[in-house]
Amino acid sequence: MNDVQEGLRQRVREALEEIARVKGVAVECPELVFEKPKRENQGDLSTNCAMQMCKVFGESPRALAEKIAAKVAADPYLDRVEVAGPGFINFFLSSKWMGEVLADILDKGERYGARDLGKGRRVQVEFVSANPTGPLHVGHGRGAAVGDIIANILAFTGWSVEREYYINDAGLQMDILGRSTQSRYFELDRPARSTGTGSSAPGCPSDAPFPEDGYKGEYIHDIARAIRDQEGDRFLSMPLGESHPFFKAFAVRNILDTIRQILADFGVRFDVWFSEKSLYERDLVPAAMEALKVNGFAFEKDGAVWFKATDFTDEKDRVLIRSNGVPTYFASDITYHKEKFDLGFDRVIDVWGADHHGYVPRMKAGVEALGRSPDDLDVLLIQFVNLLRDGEQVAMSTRSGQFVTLRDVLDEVGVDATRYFFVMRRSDSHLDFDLELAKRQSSDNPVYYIQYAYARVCSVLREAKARGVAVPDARPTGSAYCSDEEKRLLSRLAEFPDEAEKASRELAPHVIANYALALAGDFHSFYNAHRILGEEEEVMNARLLLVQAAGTVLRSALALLGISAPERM
RNA sequence: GCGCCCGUAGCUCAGUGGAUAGAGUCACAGACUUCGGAUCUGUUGGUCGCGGGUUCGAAUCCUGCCGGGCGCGCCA
Repeated sequence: MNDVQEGLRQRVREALEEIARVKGVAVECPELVFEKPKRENQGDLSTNCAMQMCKVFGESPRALAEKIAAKVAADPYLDRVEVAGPGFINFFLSSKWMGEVLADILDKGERYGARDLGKGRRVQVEFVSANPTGPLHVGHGRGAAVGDIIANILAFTGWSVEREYYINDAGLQMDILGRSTQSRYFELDRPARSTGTGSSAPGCPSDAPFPEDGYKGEYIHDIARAIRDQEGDRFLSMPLGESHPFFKAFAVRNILDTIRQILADFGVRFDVWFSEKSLYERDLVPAAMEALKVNGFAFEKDGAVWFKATDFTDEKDRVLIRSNGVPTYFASDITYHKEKFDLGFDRVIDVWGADHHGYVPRMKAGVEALGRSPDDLDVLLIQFVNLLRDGEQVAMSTRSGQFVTLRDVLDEVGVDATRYFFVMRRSDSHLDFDLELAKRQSSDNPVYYIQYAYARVCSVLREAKARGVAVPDARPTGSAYCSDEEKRLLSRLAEFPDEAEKASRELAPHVIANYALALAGDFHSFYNAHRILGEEEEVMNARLLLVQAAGTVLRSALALLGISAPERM
């Protein structure tokens, strides 16, 4: 579509310039907008330029449109050109164009639709980054799906992509995690003690009280048991302060292993797991603070170090280093982002929960204060997931430790449906996730609808082979496709590169999800309306090529979504 | 109080300056003797939260209000 579009754009521009020359008016030609009209009787491509430019020319929109149309009509890629409505110019593409689209798909295969927007520039996508204090829940799952799929889309459109998980393993919460685990360890039943063998009887549960704001989930008990299985009861007689580092480290490692595993099962792989603690171990935080001071965006007051947020859009300045010497989270984050850019990334994308939206301007200000353009950082906000079962909301409460984990959802509905449901809506809108619907294997489940289309493609090609029919090598001629269903399907296939580009520019996975669904629908309609095998040879060959092309693009779209493309279901 | 996001068919949502606002779902009625019926075709459904403004043209941009969500710490 794009080459044809570019050609048309050029011809229309030339037409406008020529008209301007004849009339003797100076014209600054703006970027001409071409789009696919909503209705089929409005052609395959449309431009509104006559309406935009008519004032300059002193003509009515329709009159100008007619002049332009007359000048560009003679084109092998066009069947006809119409002026419609208030002054739209509608282009009806010819079969030559359809044949070339098909040839393009068959030539490029899985590379069809790939664009080079990134030109090889490096982008880092940081996502999930859940604190290692408990298992991932459904909200993290949505972030995982969105981040992973955005990374796929960026890679497909020419960016060099790295996926990163930021581990918040510094700070108070880690201490609380360690103490929670300690406490559970002391609470474990110990038969040896109940028989009265311990003379000094160390290690009563009351020796290690559960912290006020401790982590109450069942998984902490599991970790405590794992520690006893591995280390025995030796910590019971050790001062709490002495054993605490072990508990902390063990718990973090254990939880991170669990997180790594669930993400792997979800089809998400990270290139880098970046530790917040390492920022401190490498003394990067003071260096970053120094950089801010040098740039004039940090100062000392009341014994603390402040960020001059009021130089940006913030209403008050923000603390970086507390008066007690402990850095704030903001200081970590600025340092972390400095490190990202220092490592050579041209662009950084953070995927955050929408509850952090108030933090976005501050983070961007931080990036700017480091000397980068705030546009080098994109922050993508992910809205909450509303989990439903048969339309009824599933109760979730993090406070009580009663939340639905990503593992629960994966076990129940599977990877493919979960991924699709997480990205089927715009990321910044609330998502209703109906567990029963996601599990259903019928037409109202979009995942199966799409996969079924692909399985049908494979089935036809299998059957063709079984009958000794080969998919022809010859280039198809577009004129072989004259039915509405075939044209619609071809037109949809032609849209794929534009959709991929749009998804990449807008960081919007749902564009691909919706596209895949629409493509599957067009294929199903085509399939039901027309036979393929057993038709007269020329027709059969043309349709086989169309089926193969549809399969190729379906596979590409599913690959971007990280969803399997089953040959049989 | 200030700031951000959202409000579109009964329900879940696309559509962010264009033509008669679209899908899915629900309900009903239909469709291959042959390539997979997990499919297809059709019908029903709208003051685009409300008012004003900008524009040749507004669901889309501006503004006021109403309703919902979230955020505003020397917390993480």
